[in-house]
Amino acid sequence: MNLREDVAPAAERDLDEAARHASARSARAGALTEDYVEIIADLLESDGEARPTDIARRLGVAHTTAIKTIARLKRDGLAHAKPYRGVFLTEAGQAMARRVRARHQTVVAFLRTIGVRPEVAEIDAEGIEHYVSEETLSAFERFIASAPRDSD
Amino acid sequence: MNLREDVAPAAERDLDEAARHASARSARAGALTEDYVEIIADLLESDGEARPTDIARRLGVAHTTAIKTIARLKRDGLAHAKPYRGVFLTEAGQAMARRVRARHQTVVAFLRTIGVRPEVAEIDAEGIEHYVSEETLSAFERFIASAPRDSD
DNA sequence: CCCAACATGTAGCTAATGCTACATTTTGGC
DNA sequence: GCCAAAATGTAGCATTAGCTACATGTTGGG
Ligand SMILES: [Mn+2]
Ligand SMILES: [Mn+2]
Ligand SMILES: [Mn+2]
Ligand SMILES: [Mn+2]
Repeated sequence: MNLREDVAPAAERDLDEAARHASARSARAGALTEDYVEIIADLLESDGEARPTDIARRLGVAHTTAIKTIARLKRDGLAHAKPYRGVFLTEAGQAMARRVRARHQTVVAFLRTIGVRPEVAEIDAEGIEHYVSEETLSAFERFIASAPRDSD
Repeated sequence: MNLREDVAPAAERDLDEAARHASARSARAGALTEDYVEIIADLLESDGEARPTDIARRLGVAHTTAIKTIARLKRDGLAHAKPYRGVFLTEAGQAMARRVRARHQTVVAFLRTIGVRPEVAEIDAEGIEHYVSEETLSAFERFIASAPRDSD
């Protein structure tokens, strides 16, 4: 019988952990894109247009930073824009926006449900949202549905 | 009376949202540092040493990437190392490791408590952990404590 | 209708985080 | 004790994401 108490051999454990970190790296890379798409959708809905300056102000970055990122969104088929004309979302961009906005709402609602104050829930959700899998999101939704409502 | 239904003026809402995104950006910048420190602490505990190659394998990156990041940890007073001798944590590094490891455990335990499968909980926690405020972490701990235990 | 304010865009810098290619150092098996 | 494999390190490249400085385009108030 084996003297070592390991359930999985060390090499396999390393591979698993590497895969987890790779997954987190990938999510981190997509986080900014998701925030831009979400903000553009919000602006288009509330103002009818999404100007680079407004996007930059919402994010708290210089307008040049926003312009450069918007160029990447265009390159990746998520947005389009004519010079001096504001930014619009492609079909793919709109699909991402719907998904990202719903997830954002769910994460905020969930944090509030477990007793986090609204302002703090908004802050934490802005980061957490990008790392929540479908399975975890479902667990959040299940929990919200089963919890007693505030309004009662 | 005001025809507009806004509770907060638009400018103020923009400032709030910008602050939330700034907070998330700041957390994102620290995430990699936290993972390195956590992994180094794990290796020191299990193997008695933390070699750059082992750190790189755990993260799933090239060893040169790890070496460059370790240089940053040293620059920032979190680690020290002699050439060809492996990496060690300073007092500050050890303090960060304790905090980060405890938080990681809490996030995983919390996700499992709400019904996320263990493997998925580990994956999601690897990202989520870096964006959880003290207040949210407390809410997680409260919930874990109040939930029925598996082992019963 | 013009011009000043504002929005937009370009150029170029820095830092972080990844990579590959290559060089050097250490170390363990024979 | 040698030497080949493994570990470590250096150099240099790319991309992302931030910045400032400056240039150009648009537009509305007087
Ligand atoms: Mn976000
Ligand atoms: Mn969001
Ligand atoms: Mn992590
Ligand atoms: Mn972790």
